[in-house]
Amino acid sequence: MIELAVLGLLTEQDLHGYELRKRLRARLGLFSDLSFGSLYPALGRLEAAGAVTAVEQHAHAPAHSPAGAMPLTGSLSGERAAESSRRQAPVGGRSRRARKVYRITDRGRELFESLLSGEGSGRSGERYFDLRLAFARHLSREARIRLLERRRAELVRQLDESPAQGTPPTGRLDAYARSVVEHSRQAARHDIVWLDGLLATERSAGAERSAAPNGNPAGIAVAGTPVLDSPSESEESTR
Amino acid sequence: MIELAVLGLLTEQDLHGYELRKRLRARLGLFSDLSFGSLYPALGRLEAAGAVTAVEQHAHAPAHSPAGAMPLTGSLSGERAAESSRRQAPVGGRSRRARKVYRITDRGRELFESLLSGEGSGRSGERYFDLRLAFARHLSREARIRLLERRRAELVRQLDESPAQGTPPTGRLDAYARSVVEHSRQAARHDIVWLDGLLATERSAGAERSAAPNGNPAGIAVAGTPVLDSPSESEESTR
DNA sequence: GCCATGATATATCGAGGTGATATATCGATC
DNA sequence: GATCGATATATCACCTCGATATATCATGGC
Repeated sequence: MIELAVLGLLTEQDLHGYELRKRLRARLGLFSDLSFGSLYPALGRLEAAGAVTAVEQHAHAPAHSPAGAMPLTGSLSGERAAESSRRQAPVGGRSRRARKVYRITDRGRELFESLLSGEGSGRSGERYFDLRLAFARHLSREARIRLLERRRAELVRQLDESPAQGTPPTGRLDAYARSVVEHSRQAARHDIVWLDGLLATERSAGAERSAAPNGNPAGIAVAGTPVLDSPSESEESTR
Repeated sequence: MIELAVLGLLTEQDLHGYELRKRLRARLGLFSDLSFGSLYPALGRLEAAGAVTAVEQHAHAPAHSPAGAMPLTGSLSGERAAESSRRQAPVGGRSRRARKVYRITDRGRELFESLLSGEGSGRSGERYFDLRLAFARHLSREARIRLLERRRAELVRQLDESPAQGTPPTGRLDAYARSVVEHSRQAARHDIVWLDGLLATERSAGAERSAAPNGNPAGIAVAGTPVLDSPSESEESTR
């Protein structure tokens, strides 16, 4: 599913591998190690599939589109370095380690759409959900709501299947194991509250002005002010 | 690191593959898919390394130790099934699909200890931490405290590296991506509070009675009553 | 009776992710 | 002027996952 992340970033701007990694890190928060050992092979697969095309980016490439559209290094110092290297470019050689800049194709955009919605055959799980949500602005509001509700249902299901403290299998665990289980349940409850906030925002935005084009719907809950849900036991929790 | 989980469970009781999976599920909460595709190869590796030995468990094995010590199926119906199949056992054949029951060896116990403490060369990350904590009763209090503090330091480091909302890279993200980042930061803060609770319990237990043998130290915080930390910005957060 | 379903149980395979490592270029720092 | 750290691409061995195949038995519907 690294493909989804790569395509999502390339939808917005041409980028090279190293930069893709940094952007993804910024976009996904603490998650997202994204080792090069998976990134470069993924780029290779996408290129082979015709979803992206590589544009060797080395010296003597002066006539580029106005600032902002060109592939940046992201860090200013890094970009300055590339700039200076571009000055004294030898003919065929690369003055700096050549950066392979990738651009998404139409086929890539199709693939992105289908991976993003995750409907049908897509994988689920927290990683995949976070990734999809991070690019959710490329989805229709209806698809976003379905995405959020699918994740919510999954969390509720896991909570119901997981034994609350007291039931036979959990009762036999020692305090450390119980703490791990209970903490994971707590985290799931927090996630549900978070999702409910996002869902409420989506729905109120949809009720207000259903004719809003495709722009960023006004006020998505960002921090999600983690209101703890009621201390009632999780059984039949909002199912 | 499935090895750690397998060895930890086998430390407590002889078990077969299918049962290992179920126990681990109960012990680790929502995490822990643990597919057979990784479990059985792991058992094979451990057997090859001499960390566990397999005892074919099929028919005509009547003289086993008193109830409770024998490897259970876990589900009563399953055990009853095995029982009934054991009655009419053909000579060399297996009346039921033979269960390979594994037992940990001395070498396995050594390996378990070194994997559990995770000191030196052990991997980190949330999965590994949860796994280690779930078996933390096999560690000394000092090792437990080091484990908790290593995890805490890792979370603090990630929070400090991750951009708070407002700083340049985050400011350019749309509301959905910001929400994902902020939610992951929130989760990390909750984890730190949880860890602080566990650390406080360890330390107070250590102060009260430092001569407690190896039994379960009195009252480990189980649910961790998720007190939100102050809304102050994360910069220099409790580091 | 008998057949479908589902739980128990082990095993293997392809696809793909991770962490480590190698290689190369350049600025900075001392 | 040498090392260090950031930039940048690439590959490797090992492992994990999800799917699938196989086999046994209980249960329950018809």
